[in-house]
Amino acid sequence: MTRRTHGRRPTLEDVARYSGVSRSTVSRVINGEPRVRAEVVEQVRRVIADLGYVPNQAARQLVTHRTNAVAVVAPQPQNRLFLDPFFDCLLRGVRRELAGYGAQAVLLFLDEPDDYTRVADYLAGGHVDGAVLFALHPGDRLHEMTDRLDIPVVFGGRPLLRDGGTVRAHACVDGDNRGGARQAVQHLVALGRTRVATVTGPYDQEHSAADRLAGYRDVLPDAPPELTERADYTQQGGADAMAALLDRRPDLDAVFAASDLMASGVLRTLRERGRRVPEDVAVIGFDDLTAIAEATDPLLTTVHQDVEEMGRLMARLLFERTTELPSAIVPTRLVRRASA
Amino acid sequence: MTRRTHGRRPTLEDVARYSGVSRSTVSRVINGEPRVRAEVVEQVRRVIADLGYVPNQAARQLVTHRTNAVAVVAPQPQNRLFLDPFFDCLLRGVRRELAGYGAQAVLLFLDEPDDYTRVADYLAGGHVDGAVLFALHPGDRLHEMTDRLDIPVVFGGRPLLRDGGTVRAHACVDGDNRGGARQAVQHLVALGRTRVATVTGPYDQEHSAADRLAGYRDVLPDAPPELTERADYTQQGGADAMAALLDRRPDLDAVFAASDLMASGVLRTLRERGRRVPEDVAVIGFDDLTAIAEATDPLLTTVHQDVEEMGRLMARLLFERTTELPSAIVPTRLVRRASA
DNA sequence: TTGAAAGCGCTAACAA
DNA sequence: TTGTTAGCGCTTTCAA
Repeated sequence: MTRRTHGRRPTLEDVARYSGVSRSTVSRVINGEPRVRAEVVEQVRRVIADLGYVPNQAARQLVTHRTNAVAVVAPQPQNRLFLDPFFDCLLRGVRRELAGYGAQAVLLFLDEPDDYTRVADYLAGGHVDGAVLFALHPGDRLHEMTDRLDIPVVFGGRPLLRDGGTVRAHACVDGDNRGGARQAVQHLVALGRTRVATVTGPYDQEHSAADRLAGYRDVLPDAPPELTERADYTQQGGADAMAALLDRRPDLDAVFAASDLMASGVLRTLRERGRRVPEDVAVIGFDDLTAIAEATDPLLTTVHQDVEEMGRLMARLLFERTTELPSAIVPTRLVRRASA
Repeated sequence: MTRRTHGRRPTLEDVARYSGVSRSTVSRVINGEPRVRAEVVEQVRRVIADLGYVPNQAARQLVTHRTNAVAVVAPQPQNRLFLDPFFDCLLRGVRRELAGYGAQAVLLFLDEPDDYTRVADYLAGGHVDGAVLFALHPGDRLHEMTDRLDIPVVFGGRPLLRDGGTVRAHACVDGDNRGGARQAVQHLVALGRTRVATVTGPYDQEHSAADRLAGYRDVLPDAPPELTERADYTQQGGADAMAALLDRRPDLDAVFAASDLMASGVLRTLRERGRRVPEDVAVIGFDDLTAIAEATDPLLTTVHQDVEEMGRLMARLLFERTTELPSAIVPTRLVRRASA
C-alpha cells in the first residue's frame, strides 16, 4: 500500500493523518519517547517507511536549537593541507568522536579572502552546534570572528592574535611541541652527539614550529645559528634544508627535524651525500606518522604524538564544557627506531 | 548606544522594534530588496550592527527551502584521499564555483559503515540545497541512498550499481579517461616503441582505472598480459609495479602509467635500475598535476585534465539543471614534456 | 497514553 | 513604500 502526498515532501502532519493519530504522537515516536503504546509505535513506523518521511531539520532546529552537526574549519592553502597526513589523522579523530555523539562533522575550508565572511556567516547562522578550528595562523582573522559566535569553539593549536591580544577563553588542544622537541634533542645529546643541527618548520607562521625550535634551544642554548635551517614542513623542504646544513657544517653529527615529512627529506639528502644514518649522522623526526616513519630507510626515530586522540579530544571538549577553561596539552614520547 | 535583548540572541523582531519599522521592512533590508527608503535602510542597518543581529538560518530555510549550502561527499579511506592531489584540485574547483553562487561547500566524509546512514540522513534532512558526490566505488551504497533524495545530485565519475542496474538520472562529470589513455599510448607507438607496458590503477574498484586500461587496449589489443601491471594509484605502488614489469620484461621500451603519482614511482624505479628516460624507456603519466609532472626528472609527459574545471563544472551542473541529463565528459590532451 | 494549541524566527502574499 | 497576516514543519507545554 503506497500513500501519496501530491508530490509534496511528506510532513509529520501527513504521517499523523495516515496513522490516525495526532502530530504530537508521531513526534514522540520519532524521538523515541517511551510513553507511546507499542501498537501505535508500530503503526506510525509503518506509515513513515511507507511515505518515505524524513523530518525537516530546519523546522526541528527552529524549536530545539540543535542541528547535530559540528563544523570543522581549516585552511586549504594551495597544495598544502590536503597533502598533510597530520591533518588527515586529526580530522579522522574528530570525526570518529563526533560520530559517537551522533553528530555529523562538516568540513569547511578557508582559501580565498571571500571565504572568511562566508564561513563566519555559516557558523553564525545556526547551521552547526559547535566548531573545531584547525591550524590557523597566528593573527588569522577567523580567530576574532569567532568571538561573536554563540556556539562553543575549540581550537587545535594555540590561538593567538597578531597584536598579542587574547581571544575569548575558547578551549584549545595542542601537542606538547616544546617538551617533545626537548626529549628528541636530549636523546641526541645522550647519544654523545656534539654538533646537533635542526631543520625547523615555518616558525614565523606556525606555533608548533616555533615551539619545537624553542625545545631545541632549551637543550642547546649555545648552539651556533648555522646549525639551524628553516624549512616548510614538506619533504622537499627538508631535503633542501639538509643540503644547506651540510654545505655549511660538513661536520655535523645529528639532526632534529621538526616533522617526519621533513625528516624523510633529510634522510634522502644524507643518502645522496653518502652519509650513513645513524653512524655518521643521527636523525630524529616529529609526529610519528607511521606511513612515513615506518617506511624510511633506516626506520625513523621520532617524537610520537597521538594525533587521532588529539582530534577526539577536541570533539569531546566541544560537548563537555564543564571546567572554565577546558584546554589540554597532549603529551608526547620518543619512539626509538633505527635512525638515532 | 548599545541595545539589549536580555541575553537572548536578537531576532528580526528585535531589530524591527528598535528601528521603529515592521518585520517585513527589516526582512526587505536584509534581503536587499529595492523598494525601501534609503534612510530606513540606513537606520535598520545601524540597529542590526548595533545588536549584532544574524538571521536565523533555520527559520529562513523553513520558508524559503534554501540553505545556501552544498554538500561535497567523498570517501576518506585510511591514508589515501587526503594525500591525493587530484582530489585537492577537484575540491578547490567545486568550492570556487560554489562561492560564485554565494553557496558554502560543506565537506562530508565517508569512512566507517555508520557514516553512511548519518550522511544520508544529513543530506535528506534539508541541511543542503544539493550534493556533489566524489570518487565513489562502483556499487557504493551511497549511490542508492541518493535515489530518494529530493535535492539535485552530481556525481564525479560515472555512477554504477554493483549489479549493473542504473541509478536515477543524476548528473555526472568525468574526464575522458579512455580517450586520454588512447592518446598517450598512440603517442608512444608513434615514437616507434614496440614493447609498451602499462601500470594500471585499481581497475576493479575505480572506473577511471578501468577506462584508462581500456584505452591502452584500444590501441594495443594484442599486447601480452605480462606488459600490464596493476597498482593502486600511489607513488610506491607505481615504483613496485615498474620493478615487477622490468623483472618480467627487461626489454620493454615504454610505459603508460595511469596516474602521475604512479608515473613518478615508475621513474624512480627506472632510475634505480639504470634505465635512461626517454632514451631506453619512454614514460607517460595521466592527470598533469603540475606539482608532480613538473617536478620529476625528466619532466613528465602526461595526459592533461583540467581538474579544477571539472570541479567547477560539477558545481555549475547543480544549479543549472536545464537539460534532462546534464552530464559531461571533459576532454583531455597530451602535454609533451621530456619523458616521452 | 494521547491531543490541542502555542510558538520557534522568518518570508511572502496581500492590503493599505 | 510599508504593514498585516498567514503560514513553513516541527516540539512542547498543558489538559484531558
